[in-house]
Amino acid sequence: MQPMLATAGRLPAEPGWAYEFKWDGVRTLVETGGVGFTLTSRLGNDVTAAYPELAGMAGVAGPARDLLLDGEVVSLVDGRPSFSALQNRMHVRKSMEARRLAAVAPVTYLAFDVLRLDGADLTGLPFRRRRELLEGLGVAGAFWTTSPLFDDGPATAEAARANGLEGVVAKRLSSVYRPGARTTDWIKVRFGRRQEFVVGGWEHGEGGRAGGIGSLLLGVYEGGRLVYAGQVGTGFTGAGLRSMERRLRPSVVDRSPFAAMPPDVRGRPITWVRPELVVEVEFAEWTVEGRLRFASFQGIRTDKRPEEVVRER
DNA sequence: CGCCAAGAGGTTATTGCCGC
DNA sequence: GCGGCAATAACCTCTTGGCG
Repeated sequence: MQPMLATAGRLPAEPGWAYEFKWDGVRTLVETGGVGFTLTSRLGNDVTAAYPELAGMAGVAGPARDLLLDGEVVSLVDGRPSFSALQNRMHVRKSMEARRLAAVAPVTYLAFDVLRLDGADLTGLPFRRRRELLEGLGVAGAFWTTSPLFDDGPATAEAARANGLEGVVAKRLSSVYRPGARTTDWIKVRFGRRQEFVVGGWEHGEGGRAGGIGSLLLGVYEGGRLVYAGQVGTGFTGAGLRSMERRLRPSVVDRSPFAAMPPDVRGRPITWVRPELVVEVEFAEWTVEGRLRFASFQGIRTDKRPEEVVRER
């Protein structure tokens, strides 16, 4: 079964919704009972081998009880989910290596829905009822727990922000579970970070973007040098991308304006420009390499000089 | 060791269908 | 015929693992 997906949006104002923290991890279904114990990724791949510390969930609601849970695998660092830390775990399939990593940096499973119980398909029940059944199971152990649910949206968002979480998910209490569907019964509200960056060039596009811009190369100033900060290739409209190219064309130069470029910037051709254009970009977080994760173009800033653009926080 | 594919996440654009 | 919704396709970033 494929998990139900949320659409991005704003916090609902009307009654009839409940709110959860948005966990920055990987969506995972847990199946126990007659079929044994299986962890399945969003796209239906078996990821049981990656997280041996979760095998203890096999008896979570009683020995060999038939159960299908929906939830998120997260890697907690200082009590906060860290996607970077999880990336060291989620591709490992060799059992020795997985066990070694599980001992050093265990993951946590946060259950937020129950889809099957003792052979009965629960997806047709309203979320309110499924949540009652989930809470009745008492999912709580060394490496697993039940994701808390709240009824005050703004307060949940405030608490999430205060604890450095990435957002909130609102769920309509009357909604049924629709496997694989992206529905407006679940709405995710992300606290994107945003700041300005200087455009230092662009990578050439492919496919539908052939001959034009694929993504913009971004930088910030540190000690008078333009330091590479990653790329942004989404958030544009088609027309916006073409007007961006017209705007950058007059600034094209032969040499990179960046003080240094990481060696692994992909092999696609790059056109460099003088660092004159400032753009606003929304993103999830800085990676350990000091680059942007999930960057999305928001607009051109004409009210800020390039030299003023520095890395914020 | 370098390159490429896969898989996690995201986005916009396009197309097809339904109801009015 | 048109607008809205849903599904699909095609882009993007970043990391790991496998292969030659």
